[in-house]
Amino acid sequence: MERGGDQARRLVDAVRVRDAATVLHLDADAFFAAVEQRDKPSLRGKPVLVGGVGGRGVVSTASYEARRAGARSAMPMARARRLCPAAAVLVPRFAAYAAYSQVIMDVLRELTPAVEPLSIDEAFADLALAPGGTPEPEDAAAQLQARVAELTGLTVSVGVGRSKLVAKIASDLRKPGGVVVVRPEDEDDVLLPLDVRTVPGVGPATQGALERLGVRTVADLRRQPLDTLTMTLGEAHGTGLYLMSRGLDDRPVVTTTERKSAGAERTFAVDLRGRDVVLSAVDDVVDEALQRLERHGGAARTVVAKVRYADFSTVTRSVTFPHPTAADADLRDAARRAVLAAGVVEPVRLLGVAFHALSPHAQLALDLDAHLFDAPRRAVVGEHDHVSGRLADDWATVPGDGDAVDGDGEADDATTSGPALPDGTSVPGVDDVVAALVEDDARLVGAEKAVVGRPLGGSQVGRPLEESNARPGLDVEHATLGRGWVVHVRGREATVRFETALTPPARSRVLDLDEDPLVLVEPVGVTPPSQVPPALRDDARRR
DNA sequence: TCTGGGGTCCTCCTGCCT
DNA sequence: TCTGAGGCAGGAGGACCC
Repeated sequence: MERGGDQARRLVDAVRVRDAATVLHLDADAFFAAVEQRDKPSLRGKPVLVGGVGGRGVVSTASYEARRAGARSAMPMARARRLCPAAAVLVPRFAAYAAYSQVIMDVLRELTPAVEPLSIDEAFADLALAPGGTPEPEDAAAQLQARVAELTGLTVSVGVGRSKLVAKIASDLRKPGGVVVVRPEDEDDVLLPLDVRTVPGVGPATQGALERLGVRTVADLRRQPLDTLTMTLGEAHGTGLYLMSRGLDDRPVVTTTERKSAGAERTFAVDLRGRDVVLSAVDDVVDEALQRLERHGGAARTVVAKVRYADFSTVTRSVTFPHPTAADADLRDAARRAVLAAGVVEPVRLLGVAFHALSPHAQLALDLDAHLFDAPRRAVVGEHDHVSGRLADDWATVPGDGDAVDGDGEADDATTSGPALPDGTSVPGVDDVVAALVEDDARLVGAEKAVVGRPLGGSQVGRPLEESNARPGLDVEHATLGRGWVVHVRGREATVRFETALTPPARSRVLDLDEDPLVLVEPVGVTPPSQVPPALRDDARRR
């Protein structure tokens, strides 16, 4: 017990928390739904649900109007629809959200260069690193909200504290459109009464474990000895919560992060049955995953397959190469073998493929590999890959590895065609490549979400609207009626509203697609409210 | 009520090596 | 030659976040 006390004291002493509220957290309010309401004037003030529209979809974001009816994020869409039958149900348009996100992040960077995007709709910023000296938190928050509203028409909530923990909690206290600044001397008053669930990192499982200890609030959490928390929740999580309950969080605002994995997964409307059906579906998922991998170095060493069965149980299996590979055929083959290793006898509800141990310089490694080992690259399923005398034997015993070794010419081509990099031109230093990727990653944290979810099963932009590629909410264009969005399509009959952020709300129109063809188009981008004709502005319409 | 999809991080377990 | 301990790495699963 004494040792535990010493350890706790050392832990607390080691944390260096800043002495002023200079960490800012910005969170866009009901972001996806708010963007939809901006771009679709007929939906302003109405309940909107954005998410998966299929039978197994869930809500990504509910507008505040829909929340009043009980709809919530992560709720099955079918249930949200029952709670809020009047809601417009739309598929996500990630390209549109990415454009808005970019504007918001740029506004933050006008304030300070130290901006850490957390996701498409939230970010931390370090006010202490603002170029003109540390601004007053209230002034900075007000400036941000005004500028974001001016450029996007959206509202954001802002929290400021002396740590990420406090800033994040604060931004959530007065949503939507709130500003909460928590000064160090007020921290306990704010933190201690809060439900423990508001602490980042406490989800349903942790909450359950804490409840068994009688912990419901942050104050309860603070009374728990370090030993109790680490024994209950594990070393890292227990220690983290011990410190968080005391407001001790010295994580810095970091502007660059390195991506660790890239992948794709898909839940099927109807469970897949049969090896051939599943493998065919794996190929589609791999295609998506490879597209994402290409933007993050193009090479990976480990391929992880995830299979979720009809009963929702989930199994993962992985394949690890001796060195990173960028050869699509090898990665695809590894994914197929990992899925088969997981088993496809039971009906399959979800398939996922993720690439780990990403590398920007696979070809260099492969070239080296070819010299070191007089053998093509092979993958090891469920085996460790220590480079040792037994490695070659293991390779030879992997069931079904023939395709990866001999089935295509690509592996050999890759090892013999020299150290080409994705741009095919030169071989920069590894550090340069990594730095470029990291910078790109930070800049495009929003834009990269554009392919997530893949609402149309691949890019359908530029293609004619049909029943098969129609999803509610997508942007379309008509030769004379202009831009609008899809309400629904049945057979050759499409219901569309021809409106944009720059037009008045439109009634829906029914068109015969044979007589009035429509083309799927990219979102128009961010329209600042100042560009909207005065008579159409929201404030004018409310009068 | 019936559970998405993109990730990250952590823990536990196992196998290999010294 | 056998055995156990400790370090290390990888695989699998779970929890969490948005």
